[in-house]
Amino acid sequence: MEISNEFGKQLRDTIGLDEATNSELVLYKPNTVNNGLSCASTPANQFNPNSNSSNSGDLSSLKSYQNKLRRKSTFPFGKCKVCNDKATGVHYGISTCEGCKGFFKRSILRNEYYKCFFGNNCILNPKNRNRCKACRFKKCIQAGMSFSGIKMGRIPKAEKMKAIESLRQTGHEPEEEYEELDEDEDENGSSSYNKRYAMRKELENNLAYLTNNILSQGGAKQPDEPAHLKDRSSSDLNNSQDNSSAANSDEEQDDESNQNSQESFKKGRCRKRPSGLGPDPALIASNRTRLQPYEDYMTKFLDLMEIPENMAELSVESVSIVSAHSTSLAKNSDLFMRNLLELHKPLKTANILPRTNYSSMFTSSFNQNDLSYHIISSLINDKIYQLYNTHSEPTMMVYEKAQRMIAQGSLGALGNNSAELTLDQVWSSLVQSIPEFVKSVILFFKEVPGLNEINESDFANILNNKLFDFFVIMNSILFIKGESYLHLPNNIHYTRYWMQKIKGKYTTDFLFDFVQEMNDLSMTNKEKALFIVLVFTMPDLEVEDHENLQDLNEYYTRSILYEFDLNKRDLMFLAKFRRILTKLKENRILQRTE
Amino acid sequence: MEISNEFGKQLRDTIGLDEATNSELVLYKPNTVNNGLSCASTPANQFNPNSNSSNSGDLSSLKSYQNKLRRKSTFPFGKCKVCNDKATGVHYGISTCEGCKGFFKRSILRNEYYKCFFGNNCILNPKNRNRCKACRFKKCIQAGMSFSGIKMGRIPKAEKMKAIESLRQTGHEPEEEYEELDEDEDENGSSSYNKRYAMRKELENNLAYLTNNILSQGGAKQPDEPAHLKDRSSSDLNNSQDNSSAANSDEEQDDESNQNSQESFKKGRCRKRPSGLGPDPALIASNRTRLQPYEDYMTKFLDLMEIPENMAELSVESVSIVSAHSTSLAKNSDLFMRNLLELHKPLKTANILPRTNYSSMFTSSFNQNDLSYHIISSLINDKIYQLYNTHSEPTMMVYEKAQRMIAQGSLGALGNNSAELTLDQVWSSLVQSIPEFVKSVILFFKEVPGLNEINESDFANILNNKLFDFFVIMNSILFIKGESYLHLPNNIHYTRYWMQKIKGKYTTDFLFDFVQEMNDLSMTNKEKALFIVLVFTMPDLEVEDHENLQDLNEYYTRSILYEFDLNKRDLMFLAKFRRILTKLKENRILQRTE
DNA sequence: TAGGGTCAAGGCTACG
DNA sequence: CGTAGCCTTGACCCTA
Ligand SMILES: [Zn+2]
Ligand SMILES: [Zn+2]
Ligand SMILES: [Zn+2]
Ligand SMILES: [Zn+2]
Repeated sequence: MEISNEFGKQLRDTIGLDEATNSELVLYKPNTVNNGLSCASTPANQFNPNSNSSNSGDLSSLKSYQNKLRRKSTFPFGKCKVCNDKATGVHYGISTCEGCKGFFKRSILRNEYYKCFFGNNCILNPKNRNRCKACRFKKCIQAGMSFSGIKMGRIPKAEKMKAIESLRQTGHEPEEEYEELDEDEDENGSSSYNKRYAMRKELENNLAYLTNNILSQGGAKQPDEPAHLKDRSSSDLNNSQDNSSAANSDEEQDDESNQNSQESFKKGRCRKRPSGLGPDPALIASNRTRLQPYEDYMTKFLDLMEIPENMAELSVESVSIVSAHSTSLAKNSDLFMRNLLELHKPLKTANILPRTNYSSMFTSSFNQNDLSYHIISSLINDKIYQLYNTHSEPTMMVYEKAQRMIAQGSLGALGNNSAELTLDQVWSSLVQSIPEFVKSVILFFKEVPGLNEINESDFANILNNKLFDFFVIMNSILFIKGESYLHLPNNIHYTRYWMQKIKGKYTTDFLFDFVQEMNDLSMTNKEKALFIVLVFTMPDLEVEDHENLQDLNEYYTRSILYEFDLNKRDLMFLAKFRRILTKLKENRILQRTE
Repeated sequence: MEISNEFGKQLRDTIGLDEATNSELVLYKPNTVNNGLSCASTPANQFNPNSNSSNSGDLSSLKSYQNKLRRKSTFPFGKCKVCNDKATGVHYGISTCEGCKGFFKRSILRNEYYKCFFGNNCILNPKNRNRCKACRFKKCIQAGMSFSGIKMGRIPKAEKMKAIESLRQTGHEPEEEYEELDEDEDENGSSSYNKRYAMRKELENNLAYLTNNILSQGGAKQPDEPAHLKDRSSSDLNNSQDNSSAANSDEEQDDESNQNSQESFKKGRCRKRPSGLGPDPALIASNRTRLQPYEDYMTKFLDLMEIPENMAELSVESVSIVSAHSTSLAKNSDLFMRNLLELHKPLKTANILPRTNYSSMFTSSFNQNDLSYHIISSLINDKIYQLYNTHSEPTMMVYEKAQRMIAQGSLGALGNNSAELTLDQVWSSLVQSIPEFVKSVILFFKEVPGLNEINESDFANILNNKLFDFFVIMNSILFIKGESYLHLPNNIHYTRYWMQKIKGKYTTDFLFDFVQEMNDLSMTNKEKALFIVLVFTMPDLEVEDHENLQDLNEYYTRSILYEFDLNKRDLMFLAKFRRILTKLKENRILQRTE
């Protein structure tokens, strides 16, 4: 229908305007009064004074409602001519507030006479207007209030026009404008497959280097990056075939070859680590043998994840680490909790523990131990959440920006972006962005309870293998409706377009699918934080101390299940979550680093 | 002139009645005659009502006004529900006399705290009502007086109407003869106005009723709602005799209930503050002590909220409950934590506790005790969060719907809504929606650690006073860009438009401003959950056992600060949060129920 | 939407 | 000083 259309349009305008001028300005800003005045005081044909004049008059009632909405606390009549309060309309000839309206009426009706005790020049404002009736009444008269002249309507009109004029001059609020992602111009037409491949390889190398480097410094600022990592100009790119030449660069997508090269790459990188541990040569030679425990665990893990009903049975046998020494502390926990509640008397009769379902099922011993697991889960979850908040700040800022972009419909930036930017610029920014992220991730995991116990080489391996996973999970909110709102340094919007250019269509599509699936879960930040940690602790073939990792994995599985309990996640959610985990595990593509 | 016509009309009505009545007005009247001239000096040429028709009109207007006043003052409001004196109107929720009105106001405004020295069961009547302030104040509360606007008592206007209605039909006046009933009958002519007014009042009444009802059943489904609560048609409004009969027998009913509740008062409530002073004669004389603790606590609380730097100094003295017996458990906690970490070996070397800033500062003893506070905060926060998730499910569903509406731009529904719906429909749905919400809120708070310890009457009072606050906080996400996306039963969109119709513009605007301010904080759901609990535990003058409440308030202040710590909230956030809290506390408007 | 009306809140001011 | 009756105020509502 026309009405709803019009209405929607109008309202959208309204909302947009509201957004800009809200809350701060409403109280006494004249600039918003401007449209209100013309809206309220004029016949229907004069509605919509701001922009398009395409309005039919029959919408006046709707509009007046909108007008009210838009005005909110701002009043369309400006201020009271007597006391400067907000006016509610034209009363007895002039714009006044309700108070002055009533005051004048009463004064007239009762023929009141007032006397000023302060010198007949009191300044009136909404707070003190009742202090001196004499001056208030005087002001009423002087301002032109008239009791018998009301029917004429001349003064109101004149006043209105005057008010409109005076208000029209006071300027508009300037719309906040944020600069578009423009930057440099031009393009290089020769974005070939070779170049992309070289980019990727280089990226991977840099990543490994970075990880080790940062790790070896305990997370401090990395001092010396390789030269090729710092600056990546186009000319440099063309010349840096040294790496890509190895990859021969013959044909389209690279799954197999990349697979191999990646593995060899990882292997080599690992060994280059300065930590210089003495790994079992046999294990290195045939690390296939280590596969079995992982697979077993993964199977059980996923079984656990799949159907909670099974948990009760499965968990008893599958999770076993703590069951041995648990009983002794079970009592201890109980005693402690009693003491705790005794101390915190106001809470004492309440059951302060959240109800747990999944996490209880996951826990091997169901009874007293639950208590200590509760406490542990609650605390480490808080800890990890806090850590995550710290480290996801940049993402959140970009997210806000993204939302603003979407709200303003400035998706065109996307097109502009791809038109104006060059591949090299994007690439360069991408490379620039990595050290910061790697450092942040390392700092994050180093503070996660238990993870700092992992030996250096395992830590670095895990980081290398899953860095991109972490990145994706952390930045999943920046993937909105099939578009990426990732931002790189130099204010470059790393759109899907560029991602495809750099990572290839297959990977990009997979990535977007994955993120979509993840976003469908609407995980909270806390869940995401725990998700990342869980991913970190998932079995990894290249990890030496897999027992430790498995222990941790149990803890963090319980932790995230505890959080799922808090969030009342249903079985469907759990099933989807499991699918995502599986996808992460099985798909090498995602485990390629960026 | 029209004016003189009017005056003439009035004159006919009121002739001959004035001499006796206007003894007071003589003070003003002589001046009245003179000032016509001073007024004439004003530019308003029309302003000379007294020049020609002069005195007669003057007198008549005076008289009519007087007459109105007199009529109004003698309007049958029945007796004061507190002292049985003649009531002059509805004050703070119930029919009271001027004295009790003023007394209650002074008591609340000045935080008076009274003590009865006669056994807490003084019988109040107009003669002795000043004998015991404690019992008078107690009676005020019991009768349902509420400064914050919640009315537990009768609906004055509805009551009035019903009384008149019944009187007209039966010709029977139960207790007292009211003069000039016919005129009041005439006043009833404006039906729609009265209806809306009655709606609001009834809403308030129903709320109180519901709260008490549900509470008395321990949160179970309330079986018998009053009929008028279930369905609210316009015809019903006029015919609801069931209630009026009950209202007619107010007196007895009240006496009974008062007896009962007085019993409960005696039992658990009355003023057994451990200050335990003997009956100081001076105290008996003045019969009161300051209710200083509240103010002190609030002041400190807000101070603590304001500048965290001050926390260190302030907190030591302001928070004191646990410091006594804390040391013993501090060691215990420490030991427990060691054991805990010993058991959970994989985590043992890590600091599993989140970093806390605000909450630590708030805690009185900074060292070992932090541990147990950590644990407590972490656990109860989880608990409350889970509870909140359970009870905010309907809101979340509506939120999703709202987002869909916004995404589809189907705001037109709003217009359609207002076009097709009638006030009665909205009203009816609104009323329907309330029991569910009240029940949900009660169930929520009953599970919040510590709150179930609060005695029933305090619990009911708090709930009544703050129900709307809870509603607003829980549904804050449904206020989007100046529009409300609240949904009532029967799929009715409770838009701002309807809210204005039902709650009035002022309240609605204030509400939207408030929610805007709150939404600007982007609180997480967990923070909102804790916010609600914090609001529940904020000092309330109408609560008897304020010590317990204060203890809980400290816990939940610490809890929410702990959460702020996790979320890395900055000082600006804290300042804004403090402002919101202050606003909630100070603004009666928000504390009116819906 | 202006004018008129309503009435609870709160201010004022003698009284005790 | 607290009390309480009287009075003004103004946010809200109605109707035309
Ligand atoms: Zn004014
Ligand atoms: Zn003056
Ligand atoms: Zn009384
Ligand atoms: Zn008493």
